[in-house]
Amino acid sequence: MTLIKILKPTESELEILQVLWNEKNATVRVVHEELSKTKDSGYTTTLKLMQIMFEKGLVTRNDSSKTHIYQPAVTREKTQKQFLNKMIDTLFAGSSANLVLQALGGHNASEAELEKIQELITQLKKDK
Amino acid sequence: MTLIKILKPTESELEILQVLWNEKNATVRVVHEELSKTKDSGYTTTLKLMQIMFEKGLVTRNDSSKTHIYQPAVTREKTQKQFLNKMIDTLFAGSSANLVLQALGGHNASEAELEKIQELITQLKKDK
DNA sequence: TGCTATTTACGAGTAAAATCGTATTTTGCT
DNA sequence: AGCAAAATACGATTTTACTCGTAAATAGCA
Repeated sequence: MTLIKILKPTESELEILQVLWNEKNATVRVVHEELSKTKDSGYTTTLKLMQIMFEKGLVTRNDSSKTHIYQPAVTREKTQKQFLNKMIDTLFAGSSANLVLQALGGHNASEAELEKIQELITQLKKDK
Repeated sequence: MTLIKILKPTESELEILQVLWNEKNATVRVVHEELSKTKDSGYTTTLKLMQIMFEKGLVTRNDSSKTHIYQPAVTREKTQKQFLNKMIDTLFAGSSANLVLQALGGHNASEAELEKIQELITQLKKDK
């Protein structure tokens, strides 16, 4: 019997995944350059983190050439959902609507986006 | 000049705050009983955590009697906003609408709640 | 081929979070 | 008052996340 551990990426791991999701795949170098724009930690730190993520199964990598090319092993959507659920649970008393209200209350979100949300809600109400 | 450090509660601290927000105030005992429903760590662990939270300023406490009574020192709303912003930033490419769509997509949310959200959106669109 | 750049591997250290054991203090009850 | 139960204080350990230095392997180029 295989035990599947549910992986919850850490803060730093999320930052790395963010880059991988955007680029589809990337070397440590590329990821590190990207991260360097907003934080300053060494190259080997990024490397080490990505190696750990590989061991955990958060990323896969192609090492046919010496310079490994990494790819995300978890989808953006699944990860988003995972964190949303956790957050709704521990911070919004289990109510997703609570979260939505709070999120929309805090400005930003264009007219077009609001429109899209309204359409979704109309659809959801129909399904009831 | 006073430096105000922005406190980001940890996972465990959030669980404790959750109880305090609901009960308005509570003893370590009460908090621990509540947490025990979903996790199993010792009483002194909860105690220690709440002491640390007190030192950090995340909670206040009344120790006129020996059995301290704790209260949250940060509001639910502020904390929600704090985590939402962080999450939108690192996981939803800065778009709150993205988050909302994902949150609503994952079922639950009653008809009444959907109604409330739609009203809010209508209001937001008017303000543009 | 041989030198330099880059890359990976790996061990180790630091810091923060979480856990618990034990001792001390206080409370409540008989 | 005296004892048992409950609460706090406090130190120590464990775990996890993050960080980096150094060594070994590889690649690219003169």
